[in-house]
Amino acid sequence: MQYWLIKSEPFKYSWDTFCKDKKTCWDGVRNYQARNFLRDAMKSGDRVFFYHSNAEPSGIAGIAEIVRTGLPDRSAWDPKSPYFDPDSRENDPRWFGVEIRPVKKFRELIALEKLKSIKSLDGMLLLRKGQRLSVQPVEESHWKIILELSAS
DNA sequence: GCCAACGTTGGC
DNA sequence: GCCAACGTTGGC
Repeated sequence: MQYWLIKSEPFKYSWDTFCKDKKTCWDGVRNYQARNFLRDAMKSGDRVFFYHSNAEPSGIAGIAEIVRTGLPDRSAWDPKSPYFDPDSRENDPRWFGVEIRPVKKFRELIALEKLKSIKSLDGMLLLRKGQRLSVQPVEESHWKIILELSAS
């Protein structure tokens, strides 16, 4: 089992909306490194931190689970979608998504500022300067530390 | 709203 | 294949 973190701007798609939806297809990602994670590396059953970016405050809102993987990103084929990509073909999709469902809401959001203050999280991808990937792996040790934080 | 840090594009 | 220009992300 692998651990991940995905970023969402809450005014576009928030954790609470996600919980109401019960599940969602995580798509609209237009970065090749992130695409490769979505297409190749994520497995059903993997756990995911749901992170609010560009928010007040930014931070991790809860935990999701990957239900289905390797789904072609249909928004790339929709000319009206902001994620439309004319180079993605129906018989050769360029972009992919995964289906996720909410597993656990944190009692309170774990703010980015809080994460930064934890010495043992030094080196976590999320906290690296200039790091912008919207889909990223999380080391198991970091995952466990953050889980403990969420329970305290 | 600013801007640093990237990623992508396109001329050459 | 280089790299300048441009666009985007996302913290602040």
